[in-house]
Amino acid sequence: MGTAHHRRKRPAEIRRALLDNAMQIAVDQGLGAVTVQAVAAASGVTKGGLLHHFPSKQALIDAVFLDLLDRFSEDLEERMRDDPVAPGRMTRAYLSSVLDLGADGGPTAALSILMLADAPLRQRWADWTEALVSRHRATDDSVDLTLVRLAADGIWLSDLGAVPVPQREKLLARLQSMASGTHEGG
Amino acid sequence: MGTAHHRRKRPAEIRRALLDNAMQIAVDQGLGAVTVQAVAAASGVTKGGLLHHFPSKQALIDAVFLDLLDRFSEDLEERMRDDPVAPGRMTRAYLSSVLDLGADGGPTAALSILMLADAPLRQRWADWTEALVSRHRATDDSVDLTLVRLAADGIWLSDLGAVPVPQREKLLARLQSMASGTHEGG
DNA sequence: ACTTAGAAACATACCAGATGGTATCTTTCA
DNA sequence: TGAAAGATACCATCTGGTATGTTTCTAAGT
Repeated sequence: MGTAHHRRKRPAEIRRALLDNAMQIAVDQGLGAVTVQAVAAASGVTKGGLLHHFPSKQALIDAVFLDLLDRFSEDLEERMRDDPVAPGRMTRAYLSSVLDLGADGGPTAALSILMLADAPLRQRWADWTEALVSRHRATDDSVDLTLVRLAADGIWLSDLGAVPVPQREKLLARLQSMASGTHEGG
Repeated sequence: MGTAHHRRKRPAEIRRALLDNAMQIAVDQGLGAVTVQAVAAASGVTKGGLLHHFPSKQALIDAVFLDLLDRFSEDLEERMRDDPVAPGRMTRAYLSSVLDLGADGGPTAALSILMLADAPLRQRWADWTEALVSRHRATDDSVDLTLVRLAADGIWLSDLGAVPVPQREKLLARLQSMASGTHEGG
């Protein structure tokens, strides 16, 4: 009869596990190591089980990054809700959110870079970014604020490679003051 | 007898073609599409021929990125030689060099991101970067200059995804003036 | 409350194709 | 003539995907 599965079925948790483990494997061993087999095994499920939740490997990958983008979006909007000042609000949220992204040893950051390595996924990211700045054009369109966001991306990149940023604290203070309009604008 | 090869042998050019085509394939179709077969075929050579130049696929990949880093290094140093002003020299070279990287439609940029997606390769990049800032600590260590370099990375990232940078011209002017010390320092 | 059909959630078995790599042969160069 | 350059043939392994089985949940019907 074979050692069929006797585990209780919890599809939601399995699905979450599949996404999380795919993410973890991608971070640890690169996107090439993300095979259907490996992800399924890491999640305590067989290939058939995975293919039930995601019709193809590509669907899995897409879901992972969609999930990632969603999480980041929620984090961003949560920070924006906590900020009463309108001008530069998105930029401040973006700055702190991106900094936190690289802070935890960088699993999320490392994953994001994998997203940028794939052309279609990169397009999704580009669309998302453009929509973001477009949506907040009224409050976050100054040169100063754009500069802050670009620098935040740069720091994120440095954190990704564990490259130390010289005078990090001073730099962050500067960015925060620029995003708060404390600095004279351009 | 088979249709054996009657082409003249030019190992150096073949080697170059292998590197270039591997790069091109990676840019166009992602790193996953870089197979020994594909690269060899694109270079008018069989697998055996490729494996002669590079003992393994990983060796090929490594060589591609080493080559990329070398080119960038040379470009950087060339720009630095053309700059008579010592303070901020590296940062100015870095800024213009990085901008040019994304300017040509971004093949080089797209390739670089693939480098960052692989952990060991990412380490090489990190080492290279750290060595660079360390070497020019005497002339490029201010908060302003670091900020310029980080923003340059951010622009590079935006260019990679073809995300438009708002008020790009103004922003670039600002960065250049910051890197030239025309701006009051922090 | 008990049954029961059917869908959902998995497992098992299998496959056609691609992949990296090896072994070996042939041609060209120095 | 020996070494480099490249071709050809071959293989063990792994890949994503399909087909189909088995178990568990769910909800209607009574």
